Amino acid sequence: MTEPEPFDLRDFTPYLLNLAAEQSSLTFQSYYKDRYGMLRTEWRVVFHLGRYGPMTAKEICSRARLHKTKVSRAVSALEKNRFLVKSALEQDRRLELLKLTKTGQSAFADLYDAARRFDAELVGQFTENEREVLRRCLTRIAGL
Amino acid sequence: MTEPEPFDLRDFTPYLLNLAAEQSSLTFQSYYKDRYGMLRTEWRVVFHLGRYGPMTAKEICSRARLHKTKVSRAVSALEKNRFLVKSALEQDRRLELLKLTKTGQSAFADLYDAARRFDAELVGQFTENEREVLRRCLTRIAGL
DNA sequence: GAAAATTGGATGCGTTTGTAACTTTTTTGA
DNA sequence: TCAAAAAAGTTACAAACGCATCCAATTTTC
Repeated sequence: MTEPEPFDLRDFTPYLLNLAAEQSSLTFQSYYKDRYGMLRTEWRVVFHLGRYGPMTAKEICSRARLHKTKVSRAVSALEKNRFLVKSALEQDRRLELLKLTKTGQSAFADLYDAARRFDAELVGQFTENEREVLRRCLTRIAGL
Repeated sequence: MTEPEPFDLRDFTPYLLNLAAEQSSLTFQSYYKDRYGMLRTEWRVVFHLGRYGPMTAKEICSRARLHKTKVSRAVSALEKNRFLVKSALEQDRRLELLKLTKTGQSAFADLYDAARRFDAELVGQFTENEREVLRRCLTRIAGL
């Protein structure tokens, strides 16, 4: 009969994950928020359009794992702020192809570099092996 | 001159952390939400009071890294639902000592066990070494 | 080929959250 | 010693979210 170990919130992986996620997101948030007035969902939408090219809102939903109402509102805000434009697709008029404008593209280029550098610095404190383990564990837990 | 590697959202650690945090929290959420009608902040408050004994809202704020308005609202809800009671401290009448009721204590005992089991299952798919690395990396990133 | 079901997307509503202001009590310091 | 600053906690307000609903276009089905 082994006594169960004492268990603190710090031992609870979902809690630790939340703290780490909040902390890292908070730090990077200043990039897209302060410079471009974007929210997190907007930055993710810009990322997808910039990284993978024009696509519909539906595609962003599935690729970015975002709910369609969040994407819809993010797209509206990005359109209002001239980061993207919608264009109709004649083969199915329910769909609208989303494309970054010049402004959107340069914001993407800037944020893309910033994200890469930020990530490099964030995981740079760990060894190559630690990075691999971290990545594998997170991917698994996230269900990717 | 090395070409930079292509960089996907899945390579961006804050994004991965968010997905993993959301996924794991979502699964555990059903325990405290469905059984006790609690929100996440309320569960955390209950955890602290159950695990470390009666304390003030201020102490919960600093120990749980929660903003005082969130704690204030969580405490109100928990009090309304009879999970805790407030009692005045005569040495400083700004403070109120928060204690779990019997109901609160049994909810804590139940959730505490559930959390322990949930965590064991979540990280049980990893090796001992992976668990250590994951814990170390998350703790570091979270700034603990 | 028209009614029914489905799909992409937008919107309304209630809930949750963050920020700032506010109340009350305690501490500080001129 | 008493006015100002600070601290614990609450509240007001606006922004953001999730959910359900709705609309318009398309596909399915009988």
